[in-house]
Amino acid sequence: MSKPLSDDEIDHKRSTLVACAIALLEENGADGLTLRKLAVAAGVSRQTPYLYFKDKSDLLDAIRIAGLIRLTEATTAAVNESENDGYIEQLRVAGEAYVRFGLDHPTLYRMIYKPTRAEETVSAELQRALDANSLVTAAPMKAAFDDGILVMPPERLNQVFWAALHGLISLRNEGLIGDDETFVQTLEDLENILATGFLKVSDKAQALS
Amino acid sequence: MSKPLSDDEIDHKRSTLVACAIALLEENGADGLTLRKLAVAAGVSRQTPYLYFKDKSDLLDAIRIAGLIRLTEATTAAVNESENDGYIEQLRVAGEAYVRFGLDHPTLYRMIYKPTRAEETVSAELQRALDANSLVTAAPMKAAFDDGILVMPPERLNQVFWAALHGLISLRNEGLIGDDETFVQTLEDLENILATGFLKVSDKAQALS
DNA sequence: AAGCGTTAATTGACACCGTCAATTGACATT
DNA sequence: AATGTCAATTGACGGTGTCAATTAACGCTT
Repeated sequence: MSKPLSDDEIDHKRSTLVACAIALLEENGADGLTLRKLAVAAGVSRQTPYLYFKDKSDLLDAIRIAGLIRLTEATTAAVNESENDGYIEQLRVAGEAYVRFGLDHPTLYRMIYKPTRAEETVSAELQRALDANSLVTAAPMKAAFDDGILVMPPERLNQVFWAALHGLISLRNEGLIGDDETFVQTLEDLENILATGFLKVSDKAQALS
Repeated sequence: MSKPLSDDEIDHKRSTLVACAIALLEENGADGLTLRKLAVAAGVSRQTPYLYFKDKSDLLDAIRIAGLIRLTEATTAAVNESENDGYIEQLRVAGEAYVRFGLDHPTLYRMIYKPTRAEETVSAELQRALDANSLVTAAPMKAAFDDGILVMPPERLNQVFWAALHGLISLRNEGLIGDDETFVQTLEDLENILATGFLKVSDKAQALS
């Protein structure tokens, strides 16, 4: 090997390494991901990852983005399957897909929302991935808002939605919500509160039925 | 030094080390806390922390508990200052004190909710600290419930409350809620949704006014 | 076809980390 | 004064992230 790699080749090697790193991550936990282990798992030599990532933080940033994309794909797929349902049902489906992803991939989910460096600015690429993810729920919310049944602008509701689900997933993944029953109950309560909290009063009774 | 240490002495040295570790943590970030640095910061020698903590995980567990206690103290103090206000106002005050603590001590807050080992069981002492913390908001909620203005049992509302605030703080601390305005707005929306979502319908109009 | 330059990829070296093992040192008892 | 006990220190080891030096493979020039 001698000539400069094309951008496509670089992208391919980067994504291979990232996929390999995520596999290690989900298998051995966050502490199990080490640059050296990644190298042997990817069949390359110790320093090779440094050709494609500035340092470990840079690799972790790439993992965050890749994880977010997977998360977005999962929720998008779930929403698409229930496309002809109403707004509320779509949001419920999206939320449950989001939660399911968080619980099915606890280490990756944690990594997505873990900063690499304190007070670091969100990179443009990460911001794009975040925006794409937020779009999944923003779309039905915007439609609902245009129909005049939302009590607040959809972006605001989306933030609330996001924060609440993220908190629930996080607490659950850290083992701080003891039993399954409590978790399911809390998720349900959260959904109901969000649903009844943002709908115009005249629609609340109907939504609750 | 030669004779066995009393339990008090052990407790004192442990809490000194923990306090020192928290200081390091808040100063240098989570990665800045190392057993060796802790030793020099505490003026002891390298291996001394091992006399009081089984390993680093054990130290981090102690930090989590100490952090939780501080958090509980902060919210308790805030609530006590507004003792003669109504339930809703007390909960709002508690929530805002909780959020403030999370934002003022991002590294410590993160550490509190970070598991030391995957799928680890919550220790009895940590569980006690968690219970004590949850009691701060559980008390006014229970009073409200006994007065018949809650739509769900207080424990359930408390879980929802906790998850929502935790999610908001986490996202904010990871820099994922860009500007101050959005954050404040989301916090406000969250409070309103929680307030209007759990109150009995007949009380909603009043609470919203 | 042979040599060269460029650049991918590997290997060497270093400081730092968590932690086990062996050592040192101070006090209470005899 | 000698001894045993236990707090505390120091030595040593494997593992990690990362910088620096080295090796190897390919396209271009002559």
